[in-house]
Amino acid sequence: MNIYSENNNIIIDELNDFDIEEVLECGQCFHFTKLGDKRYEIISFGKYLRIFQEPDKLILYNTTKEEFEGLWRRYFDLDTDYAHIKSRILNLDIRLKEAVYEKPGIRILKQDFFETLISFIISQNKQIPHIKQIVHTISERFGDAIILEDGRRVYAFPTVEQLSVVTEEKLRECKVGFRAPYIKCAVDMVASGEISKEKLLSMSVKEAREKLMTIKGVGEKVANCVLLFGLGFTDTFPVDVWMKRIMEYMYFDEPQDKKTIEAFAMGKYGELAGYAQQYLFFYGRENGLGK
DNA sequence: GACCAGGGTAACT
DNA sequence: AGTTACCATGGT
Repeated sequence: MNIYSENNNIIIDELNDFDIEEVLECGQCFHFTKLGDKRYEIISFGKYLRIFQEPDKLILYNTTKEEFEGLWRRYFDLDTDYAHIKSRILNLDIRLKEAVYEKPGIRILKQDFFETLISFIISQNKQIPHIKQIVHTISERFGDAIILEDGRRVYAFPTVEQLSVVTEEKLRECKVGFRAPYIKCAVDMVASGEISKEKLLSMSVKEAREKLMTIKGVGEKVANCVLLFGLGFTDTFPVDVWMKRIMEYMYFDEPQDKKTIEAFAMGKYGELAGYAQQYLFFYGRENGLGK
């Protein structure tokens, strides 16, 4: 990895194991828009980023060295050695070879905790395009505007304070349906300090999961997604219907409980479970495994 | 433990 | 165009 500034852009070349399309389209992130082939805009932590990946380099437009170092470097998980992770996963189970090789550029993004929590509460019972639509609507209505150089406005995901004054009624108008009271509960618990990123990070993964599940509307799966994408606990294995199908197809000849699958995966992949899950999810989903 | 509601779009016929 | 599938969670 070689990083330098050119005009107002940050350029990264000799970057391995990174594909912007795979990173964004693998189901972990909802607040981005595709502009073209390998061309995206992302809004995270109150900042806007336009990004383009050419065959030999990644371009982050209008980004200072400070912003890159202070935000995007960590967000894209650029300092984690994915070649090493992949080789360790394949040592645990060579049958993941196809999944890992088909999507070799996946990264687990380090996203904002609060946005991740609310986004994955919204995600239940919904498909990715709809989740994205709702996250955009909520941002537009309740979040800060970011004014771009061409005058266009985009919107940051609202802060805890901004969402804490939004009624269930107003949330329902964003099409969240029966999840409105769940979102309210999560916002209130974060606003009061009952739930916080700092507290959760000081706990074991098991304690943090249990704590998250005290929020109404947060069950095992949503909690695991928040742990993995919003808190950086990579030793967790979210199981939704897709993962259930994929795992049953790969490892079992008959249907299994999600609980059983999760326990099996944790035993097999251990601290690498979160990474393994992401390779499997994207691969299995695109290939319609087990359908 | 099994079953169903709830919401609105995506993805199928 | 109409129908079915999607989806996790909580409540029964």
